[in-house]
Amino acid sequence: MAGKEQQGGGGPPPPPRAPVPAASSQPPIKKLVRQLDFTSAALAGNPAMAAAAAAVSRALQPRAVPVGFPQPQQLRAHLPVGVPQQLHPRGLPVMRSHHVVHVPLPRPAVAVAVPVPQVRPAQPQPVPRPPVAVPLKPESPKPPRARLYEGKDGTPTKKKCCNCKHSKCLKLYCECFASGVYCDGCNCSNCFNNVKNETARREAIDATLERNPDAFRPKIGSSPHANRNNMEAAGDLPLVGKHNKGCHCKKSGCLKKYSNAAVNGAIGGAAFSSPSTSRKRKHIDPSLDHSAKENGAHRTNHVPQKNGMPSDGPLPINQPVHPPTLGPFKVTYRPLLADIVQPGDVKELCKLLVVVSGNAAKAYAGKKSQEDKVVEKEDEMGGKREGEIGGSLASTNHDREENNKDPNNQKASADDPSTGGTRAGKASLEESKHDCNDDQKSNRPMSPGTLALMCDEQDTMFMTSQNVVPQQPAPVNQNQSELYAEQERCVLTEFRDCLHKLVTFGRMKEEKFSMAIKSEVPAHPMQANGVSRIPYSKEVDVPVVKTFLQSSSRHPAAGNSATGHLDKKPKHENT
DNA sequence: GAGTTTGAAACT
DNA sequence: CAGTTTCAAACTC
Repeated sequence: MAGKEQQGGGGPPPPPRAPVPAASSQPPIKKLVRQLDFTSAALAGNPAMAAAAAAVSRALQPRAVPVGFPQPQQLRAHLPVGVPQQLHPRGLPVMRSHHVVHVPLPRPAVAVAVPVPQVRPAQPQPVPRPPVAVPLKPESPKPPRARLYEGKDGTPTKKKCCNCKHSKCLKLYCECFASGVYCDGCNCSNCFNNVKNETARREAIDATLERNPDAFRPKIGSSPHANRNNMEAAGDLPLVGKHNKGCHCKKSGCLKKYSNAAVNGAIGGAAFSSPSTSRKRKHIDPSLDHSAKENGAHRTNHVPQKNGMPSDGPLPINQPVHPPTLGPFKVTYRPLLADIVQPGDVKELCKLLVVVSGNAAKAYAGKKSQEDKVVEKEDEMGGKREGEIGGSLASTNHDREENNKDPNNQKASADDPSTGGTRAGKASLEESKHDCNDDQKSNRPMSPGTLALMCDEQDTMFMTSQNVVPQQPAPVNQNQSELYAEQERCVLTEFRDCLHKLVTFGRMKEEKFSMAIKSEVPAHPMQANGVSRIPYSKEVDVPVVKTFLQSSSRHPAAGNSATGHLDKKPKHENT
């Protein structure tokens, strides 16, 4: 096997940080190494989809880094001395030394990384950082593995460790080798995948490439070019999680991690994480943890960037490799609504619904009150009776009156169609909470519908509350039933409206991306799926939930979120 | 932690 | 190209 490759631990160990002269001096390697290729074939196959996915994912990304991506040459220039530089234009795997300090890449979590440098000619600087602010993204999208190595000399927090015993870490069996990283701190034995054995390693790389030019390409997902052939045939957009080569799982049903398929594709969350992760779960697991943020799109590249410029590391190097065919696009699929609905939004929605419910109750109470007055005039007896048994309503009315005293509430009510404008300011969050508390305090019985919805709620609070409710006279129950029905109606209506808006946003995004891709696809380096990356946040950002809630809600209270992410993307929703 | 299973890589 | 072997991760116990 690697027998010849073994140069006995001997090869002249190139100085750790010194560039590997051999690389440059050696005849260019003929084979392409794609492993580092972050691009994805994206646009080639299903542009619309790619665009949409990319666009959506972008929303999650604070910013795209691609601007001014260093040209391969430039990039090489910045390679750390210690990192063997694969000079071959075609893209020898750039070894990412664990020793190298990992520079967090601003890369979007899921996204589409479009490393193409040319994109912004205006920014020739080798280490251009998008002027626009590239949020310092602490975490690199890369798979955990890479991240773990951050410490240069420091204690590597955690790292991936291969356990190779017989391959000398010079075969693709070795996770480190396959991913273009030096073994560092691994549990391997007789390891040649290190700076000291650079010569042997290079030979191994050459041999590997000779066997399979795509050997270093990610097997799954991230590399669009991975299988050019396959892609062509499939005409598919290699989304994250897509196996470039196609796995050959027989017994695992592709549900195990032996082939990554399960991890990258089948598993939802993981699917969005790093596509390029190798099949090993070590790479993957971490990504899962950060899937949301780090799109992990790619495995970590330890290529240090001077200037701290985030780079995709090896990526640029690969660019030259696939220039014509595809721009290096990495497409990671994300649901269109992925970035629209945030966890906090659910909370906001709940608040909103609570407010709506409270408003409905108040409105109902007010209405009832008026009716009662009319009745009183017509029937004094009826009025007496009401006074005797209408305790709960009385309190409700009382609340209403107090609320009416509040100008803010009045204003709010006017704006609230759902309540018929009867009640004014229901909208504040505090108020909503208040209403909620009142309900609980009053032991308000739950309507049948509510009970049905809570059928699985075992919360003692709810149950207790309900059980405590004393039986009330028929008339009151009837009123309450009506009240609850009204509340439910309002709540459901509001919820429906919210969903409609959400759907609308999703469609808008889809359309937008589709259009963008059509017009921009020409693969502008800075564009992912037709979406301009840098400006993206402003131009393409989709209204976030907040927006969605706010716009959908007629209840100000809901809109005011403490979460802050309401304000996230208030701006334009262009189209 | 040891042993087994699995599928990719390497080899014939 | 197909079949076999080797390998190391993934998995099970």
